[in-house]
Amino acid sequence: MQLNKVLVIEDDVVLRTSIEQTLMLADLDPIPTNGFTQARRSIRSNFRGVILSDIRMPDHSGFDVLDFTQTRDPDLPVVLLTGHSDVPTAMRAVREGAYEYLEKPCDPQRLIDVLTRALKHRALVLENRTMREELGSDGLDAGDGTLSERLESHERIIIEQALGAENGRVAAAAHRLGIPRNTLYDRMSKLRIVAKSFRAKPE
Amino acid sequence: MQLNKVLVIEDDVVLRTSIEQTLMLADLDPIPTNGFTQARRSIRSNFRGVILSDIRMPDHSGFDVLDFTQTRDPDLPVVLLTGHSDVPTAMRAVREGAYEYLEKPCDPQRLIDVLTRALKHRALVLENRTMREELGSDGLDAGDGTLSERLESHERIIIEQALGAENGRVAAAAHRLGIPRNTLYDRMSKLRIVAKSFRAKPE
DNA sequence: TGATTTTTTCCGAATTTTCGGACAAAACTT
DNA sequence: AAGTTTTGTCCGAAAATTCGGAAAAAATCA
Repeated sequence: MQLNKVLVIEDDVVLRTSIEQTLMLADLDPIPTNGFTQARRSIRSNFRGVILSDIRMPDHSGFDVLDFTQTRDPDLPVVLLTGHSDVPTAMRAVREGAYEYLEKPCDPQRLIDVLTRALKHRALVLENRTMREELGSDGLDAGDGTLSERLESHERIIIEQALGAENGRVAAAAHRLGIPRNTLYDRMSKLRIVAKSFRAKPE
Repeated sequence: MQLNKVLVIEDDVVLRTSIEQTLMLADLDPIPTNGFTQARRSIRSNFRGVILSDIRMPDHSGFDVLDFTQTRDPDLPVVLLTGHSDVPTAMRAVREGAYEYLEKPCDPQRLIDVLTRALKHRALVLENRTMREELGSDGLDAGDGTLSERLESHERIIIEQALGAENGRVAAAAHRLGIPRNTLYDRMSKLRIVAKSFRAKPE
């Protein structure tokens, strides 16, 4: 899962195409836009990339981009391009959630480095989300809950999985899990699992 | 799961204590060391924090720290402190895997911002790993192994995670898991888990 | 329907786990 | 160096789990 999209928001055509060139040379995939309005529709929680935005633009500022992005996905990295005079502003932006800022004009290599890191971060966040979904309610990563509670919820998942795979037949599920039928019944009763609900009903 | 440890590697006592102050004011948890040799033992794949290292030091350079860290855990962020003249060097370091570099002397707020982001990244990586382990490469169909085997391996992960979070302190980990100390010892002995290997100090 | 198989519940008894108490050893504090 | 806290081990009784056997209940089949 290697992300490489960069939503570029920059009103200056010259700078924008220059950035495009730089990114493409580094195997990144720039999506050029001339401002917030044009970029807006691409900014969504499942965007598989990061945002690179100028901070000072005619119609909207980089802060607008940042604020909007936060509402759509607080974990979507926004890298801001800033003039030398705006550095304090940019640092404030970082504290408000921007991923990083870069002084304009910036070293192409530096641009690549920062964006690459941001993309890596983004990839982690997205992978994390899908894994969390797969684990469903299990989500035992936060670290809360008793050991036995956490083990029980995991045991429930394993058993339900086995029952599902065997169409709700307890004996077969027990065999699959390598335990006697009776034991599985014991566990199921403790975990309040009913086999019936795993059988496909002809209806 | 909020990480806040920062392994500080800096030979200059004045600068080091100054950094310590700054970090503590920002609710971070600095672990001060005077050089690579002293820091080395803390650098391991389950280190729940990030590294902040000076790049130019008497005995070893920041590159030594970086290289060593890469061997122990390529996803352990290393932030380098560099003098103005060494910026090109630092950028090379970034391309070789350093998380970020900071020009010395750097704005305290900037230091905090960068470290905070690095910690967030680290937290993601660690969370990701435990989830990956829990899913056992892929979550849906793989269902081999006895119920008890699968539960045991999961229990092992939970316990090791708790021990890691508590720096190998069994009593604290037990408390976190909501079980008596002795019980955790029982489980650990059954699962052949040794607390020592989760402490930053030993060896 | 009656025979046959499968599911489910109910019993214990053997085994395992839990968990408090006690204590020596190690680590930390002053 | 004495005192305090923490760690790791051992013991033993209470509690929970495992699991075979048995049999009622339900589903399936002929």
